[in-house]
Amino acid sequence: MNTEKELLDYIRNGGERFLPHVSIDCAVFGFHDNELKILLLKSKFLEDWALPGGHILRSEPLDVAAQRILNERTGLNDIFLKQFQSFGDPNRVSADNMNYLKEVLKVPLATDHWLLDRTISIGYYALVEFSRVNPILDYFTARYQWWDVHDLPSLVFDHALMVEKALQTVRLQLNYQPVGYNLLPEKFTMPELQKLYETMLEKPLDRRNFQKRMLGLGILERLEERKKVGPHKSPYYYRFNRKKYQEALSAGLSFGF
Amino acid sequence: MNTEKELLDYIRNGGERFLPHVSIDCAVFGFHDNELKILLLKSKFLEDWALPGGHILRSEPLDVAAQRILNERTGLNDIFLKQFQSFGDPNRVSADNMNYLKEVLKVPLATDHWLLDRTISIGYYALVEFSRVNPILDYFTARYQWWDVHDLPSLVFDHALMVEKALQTVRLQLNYQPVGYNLLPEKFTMPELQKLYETMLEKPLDRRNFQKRMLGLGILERLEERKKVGPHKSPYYYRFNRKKYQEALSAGLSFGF
DNA sequence: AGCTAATGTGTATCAGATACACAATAATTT
DNA sequence: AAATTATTGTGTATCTGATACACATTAGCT
Repeated sequence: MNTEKELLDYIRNGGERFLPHVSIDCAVFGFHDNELKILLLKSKFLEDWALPGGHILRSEPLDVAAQRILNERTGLNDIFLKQFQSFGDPNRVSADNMNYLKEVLKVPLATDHWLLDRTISIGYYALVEFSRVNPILDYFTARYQWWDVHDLPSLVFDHALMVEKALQTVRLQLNYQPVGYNLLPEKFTMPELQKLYETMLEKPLDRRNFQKRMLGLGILERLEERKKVGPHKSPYYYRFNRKKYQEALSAGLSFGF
Repeated sequence: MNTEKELLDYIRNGGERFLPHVSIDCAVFGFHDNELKILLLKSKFLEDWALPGGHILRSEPLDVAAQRILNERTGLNDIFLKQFQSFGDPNRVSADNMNYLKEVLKVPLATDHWLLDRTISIGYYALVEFSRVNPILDYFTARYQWWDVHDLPSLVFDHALMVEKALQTVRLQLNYQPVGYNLLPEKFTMPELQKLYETMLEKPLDRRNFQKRMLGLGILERLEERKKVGPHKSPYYYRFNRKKYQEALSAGLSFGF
């Protein structure tokens, strides 16, 4: 949807290519500056911020649709994505919220218009490496911004609820989901990994016990290289051993949190 | 849908009252004879067995719809129900699978018929007390039957996948969901509670340690009464202290499994 | 060269989980 | 009525994993 023409076509005829009554919204998490962040977009036509989302093609599987939607908006492939909940409050999208469509079209919409009917949204959460995301603007989107999950702007529809539930889900799954693997870059230091878990759990952890536990899982490799990061001893870089990580996960790994 | 007339009306005009493209299916779990069971129905018009399910009224919240659907079929109210996953494979319901509609209507269906279009199903699982379920037959349903989850018949559409995912979810949530509370009757013995957990976890547990752990949670009350159950010592009845249970759950209770 | 702030590492202790045994008892059999 | 059988009620010793905790090391700064 890079031009007004494409957007108009989407609004007018999207119901033929896309499945009506259902959509997908994605809570994209990243980790930066010791904060858990979420990627939100600001539409040209709405006051509030929104999760990136979209519709499902008529013959497209759900997970594929979620990947495609995020790929179109961030350029990322093979994103770690998990369905977490579907949202279907009959008033989750009010007619008022959809007024922007009139602005774009400049003509009234039929009351049975495919975008005005009740829509159930399937929530996905994504864990991405902060620095790899290069948001792609389209005709609908004014800008993207990462927001600290503790300090969010006003959100459209029920997207605040979605963020809350996505966060709950990620926190509950912290024990057996590869959170560190997906949120951190290839190389990272032990203090960085610890900060991530401290942020997620919202509590401080003992440095020595944390390291013992992580190394005890047998999924980390210490590199020769150290990160030069200030007037003090330099921490080693670590990386996940992909193979051992996969094995541990399928064997029922628990991080112990 | 107690008469052919109602069923025909549902097929022909249901799209006006119900939201198309979305449905709900419920995996109803019960516990009996030391087996985890699931409630399936056999339609008059299909060879395979199916999960009880239905459509969502145009302005009905999802959880309300799930309760209503189960209430219509089991007579139960206030069922413990949790959404666990949405299923949206584009081929999850093939055209062949819907042939039965022609049989009922005795006329061909329009290719854009609301029941023939792709439908995404929202999966719920329910935990119910086995003996309280009195399945209600309607014009569509030939009979209901409880099935051991380890020994299921052939299922329609993607319902086998739904059962598998529902089971996975219940097992993962065993630690912080009131499984015993919902699957067992008001009064139960410690051996019965233990059997339930052993069945869920698929492994034997030490009798003494199990009892210590359960009583240690502070949510059980021992009654004076004992269950007379054979040529040996009679076990005490226990029941959950509803208030303490709620408190413990919201305080982040973990059963330790 | 000395200072500062963070990292690398090991041990002692505690709590919770596990392993384990014997006395009590309800119904049945003798 | 006594003995038998199968199951329940209960307590302790041990082990494992989690937690608490301290000192030596070092990169960059002054």
